[in-house]
Amino acid sequence: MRTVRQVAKAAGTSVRTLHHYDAIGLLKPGHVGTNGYRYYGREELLRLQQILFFRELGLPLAEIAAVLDDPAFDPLAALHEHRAALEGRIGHYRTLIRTIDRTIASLEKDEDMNDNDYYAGIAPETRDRWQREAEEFWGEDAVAAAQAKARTFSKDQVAAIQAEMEAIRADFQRLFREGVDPASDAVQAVTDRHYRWVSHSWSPDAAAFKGLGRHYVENPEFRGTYDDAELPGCPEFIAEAMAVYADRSL
Amino acid sequence: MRTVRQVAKAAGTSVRTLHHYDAIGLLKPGHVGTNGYRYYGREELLRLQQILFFRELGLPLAEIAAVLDDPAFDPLAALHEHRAALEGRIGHYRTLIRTIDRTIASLEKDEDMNDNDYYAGIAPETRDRWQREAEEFWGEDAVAAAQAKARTFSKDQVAAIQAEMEAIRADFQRLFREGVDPASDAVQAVTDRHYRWVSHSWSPDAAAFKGLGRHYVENPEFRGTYDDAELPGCPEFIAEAMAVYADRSL
DNA sequence: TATCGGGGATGACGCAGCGTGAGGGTCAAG
DNA sequence: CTTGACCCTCACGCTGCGTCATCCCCGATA
Repeated sequence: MRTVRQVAKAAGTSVRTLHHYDAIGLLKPGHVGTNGYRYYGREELLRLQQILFFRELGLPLAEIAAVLDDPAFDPLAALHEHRAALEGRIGHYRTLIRTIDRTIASLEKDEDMNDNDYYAGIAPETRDRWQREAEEFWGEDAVAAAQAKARTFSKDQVAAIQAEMEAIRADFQRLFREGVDPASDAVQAVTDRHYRWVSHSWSPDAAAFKGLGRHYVENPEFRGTYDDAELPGCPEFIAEAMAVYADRSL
Repeated sequence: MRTVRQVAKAAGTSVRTLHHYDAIGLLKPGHVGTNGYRYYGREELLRLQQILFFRELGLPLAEIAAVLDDPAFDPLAALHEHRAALEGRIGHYRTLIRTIDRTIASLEKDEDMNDNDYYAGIAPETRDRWQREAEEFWGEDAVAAAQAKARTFSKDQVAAIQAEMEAIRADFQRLFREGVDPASDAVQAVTDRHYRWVSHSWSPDAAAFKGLGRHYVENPEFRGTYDDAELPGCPEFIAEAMAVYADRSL
């Protein structure tokens, strides 16, 4: 017989949540003292675990109640249904993302086509430092050539290129989160897309591509782009994938 | 100078929404008559369009107000940020889906391991028809062998296999939506995963793999799985990718 | 001009899932 | 008995409107 606070702490939730679940009838205490205190037993704790689990999956509380209370309810079917709903939401967000990309493209169309377009949303001083570092790293001529080539792209093309880079980054991060081997086919496929992306303005050989990977690891700006504060080690992951790619294909 | 209803109809929203936007100061009418009537002009209509656009992207109204009212606000940065947030939610849903898949697997562990596990969530009669069709298509022996092989998998393995198929399907659909060439490396990489998935119970040669692709196109059940009502042509896309793969690699 | 139908306006509750006080009993220890 | 540490019950807040309920207003017709 545990009190609200003990149960809340044990289950990693809040007292208020227990009050709420009691109020909506989702989880009632096993006993209520004459003083009105709520006391929970083993059985209630188990039920709470299940509730919290389903909640983590994103099921609304009403459905959780249905799943747990209706003995005829098929939890498998509920999970499959919920899974489908999640897939649907993912699709929806994908659509939104594509619309956003197009919007970004059209917004940029309103501005003059200059070097800044290629670094939209990036502070000028940061951009300049990147450029200086890039020049030190690969030599002035290569960078100048890249910029000259970039200037020949239309605004739509630039938008598409930026969108592609965003997609590549998202894929890298996803695969990294999933713990996939950098040498695996899936990661190497993304790395291939990345190589072709780089090729928009540059055709690195194996050594240069590996160098770019190291640059992602060593340069704080690039780290920030990929690392995202939540994915420590992601730049190293990408660099490793690039190294493997360079050895195999370049 | 249009009234609420006219504006609402023109913009495809509701009168209540206009009231709400007025109440929170997001969109105020250009003029308010002495009788309290709200009248909107061209300028307000334009602003409403922008509001509705950003809203469709999923931005909270408070942020929309910030974007539209703060002249120093960078809409590009806001869009990029929102895009990242959407990516994050997609990742979150992906995690949920994987957890659901594992849960489904463990739920099934409580049941007897029989053929049904391999077709969890699919109506028995549908499953039986699939089996008959499969037997006609590839011959009874091949199907029986596949089922015998399937029965040797542990429940966890079955769950993993199902999860992998879901992932493959999602990737195919995504690439199809993105309009990628079926012969491209990205699509072929997924097709390779698909081939290895099929190999769990079967090792088709080039002709058989192409036949499987055609089956996806011609069989209504399989169409439903991939087509999703929103992606007409997706089965053909997959079949084409499989044909290319078969010619190149099998 | 009285009337009627189609708007228009202003509250205000509802929904999901609690967070966050406010205001006030209760319990165990010193 | 006092003191903290807990417990309880309201009840508002947040998001973005949908949905009444109640009442006012305008143009057209009889």
